[in-house]
Amino acid sequence: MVATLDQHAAWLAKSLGRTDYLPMRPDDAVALAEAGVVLNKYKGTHLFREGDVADACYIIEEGEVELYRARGSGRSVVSRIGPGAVVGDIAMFQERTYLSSARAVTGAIVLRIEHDRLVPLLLARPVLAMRWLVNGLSQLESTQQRIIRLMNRTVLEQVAGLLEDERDAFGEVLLSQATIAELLGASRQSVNEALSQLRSDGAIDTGYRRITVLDTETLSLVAAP
Amino acid sequence: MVATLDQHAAWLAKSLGRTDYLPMRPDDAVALAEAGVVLNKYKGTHLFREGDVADACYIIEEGEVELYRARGSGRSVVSRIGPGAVVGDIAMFQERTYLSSARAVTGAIVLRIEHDRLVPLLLARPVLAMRWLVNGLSQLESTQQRIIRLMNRTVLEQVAGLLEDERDAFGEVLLSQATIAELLGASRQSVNEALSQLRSDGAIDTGYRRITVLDTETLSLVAAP
DNA sequence: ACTGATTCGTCGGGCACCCGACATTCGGTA
DNA sequence: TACCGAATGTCGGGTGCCCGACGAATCAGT
Repeated sequence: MVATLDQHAAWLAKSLGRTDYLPMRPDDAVALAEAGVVLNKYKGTHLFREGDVADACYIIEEGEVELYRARGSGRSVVSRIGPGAVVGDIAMFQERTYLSSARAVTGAIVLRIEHDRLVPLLLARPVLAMRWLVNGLSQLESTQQRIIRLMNRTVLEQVAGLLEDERDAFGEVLLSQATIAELLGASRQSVNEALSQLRSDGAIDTGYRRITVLDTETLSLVAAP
Repeated sequence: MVATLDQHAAWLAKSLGRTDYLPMRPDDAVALAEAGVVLNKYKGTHLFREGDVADACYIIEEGEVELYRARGSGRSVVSRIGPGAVVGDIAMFQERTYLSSARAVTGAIVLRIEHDRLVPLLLARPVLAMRWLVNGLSQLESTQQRIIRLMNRTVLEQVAGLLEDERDAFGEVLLSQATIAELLGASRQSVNEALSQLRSDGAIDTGYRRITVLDTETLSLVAAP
């Protein structure tokens, strides 16, 4: 499926930092879409790597992207983002190098925009700048949420909280236990134990790379003691 | 000391999301300073509380402000911010309620700007919007840094990392051990033990509400294993 | 249906950390 | 100087979690 420029523009208008008091005019959206290049990133490929010169940023249109930093032998997952999120803009605006790597964990469609095209555009079109701002602040908010989820909490509580946030419309979370462990900074075994606990409480059902939320009530009770 | 409007404006031009390619014109700075009200918050008083309707945001000019969320009987410190940082803007732009409380931990001078004054201003002056954006993203970056510091690390490593970041020009960190423990989400006793360890390694010297960094080398070695 | 790779489930040992308690030291204040 | 609240230093008990290991279950490709 090949999307036209207009389709990308429409998607941007609807998704990027959407707020009721900041309507994006069609020409704003088109200008933004024109400033970037649509890339199709295959599973496992990198958008950029830690230490690269940050000359561009990326808007995720489809798929999941993982932001992580190398640490000794392993790595720490900073965040996992989906459609509508922007990555790499921090380092880009500050004209430094990326301080974490971004990797597509599924196949992904992204819009790559270079610094020298974006900055004049945002300066010329205030609505775009504001939308970008609101979008960035949303990410800040979810990152702060994550800190709260990490601090002073047992793995059981963290897992319950994560399931609340990540469940889709059908109550399913399609992540492996190892991935969940990485997101929480816990060990796979501990996550497994927590899931067993929740399963025996009747709050969830587990399967291969799949967790189904059955009882939201119980789950949120465990998550926020 | 009473600062004039111009002084506040000059301070804003110099501090808020400073980047070389986004020079703030004097009239931009003055317009921003005029849009807000300078408040003198005494130690321990609140800028806003969790759940309040977010009709304004605050720029810190002087002092330290703590962002925290109530949790059961205690509280989790989301972040601790100083001059140049903006608080409350996330909730304000999204027209929701604040999701954490902000409290001045020292005496503080802040600039309060209301939503209805700020939004038109940012739309009219793109440079301000961009500066605001860069500033917000800086906070996002430091929050992500904090996640990395929290995950997969022993208290000793976390303490060493925090001392690296928080030390002033003289190598001193003026925080009580209880405060450090709160920032890291650890217990006071564990922080104390970690400090004792670093002291016997000759990396630091400790005193009453004061830690002096002696050996940066050793410290960073402990912080990043 | 066979096979290799991935994921899940579970066990025991070890330890870093939390918690409660208490003595000691420091700093501001009368 | 004497006092009192706050901060520091230290101790043991209990435990949540990490780590290594291994078998069973599941999925994808031939």
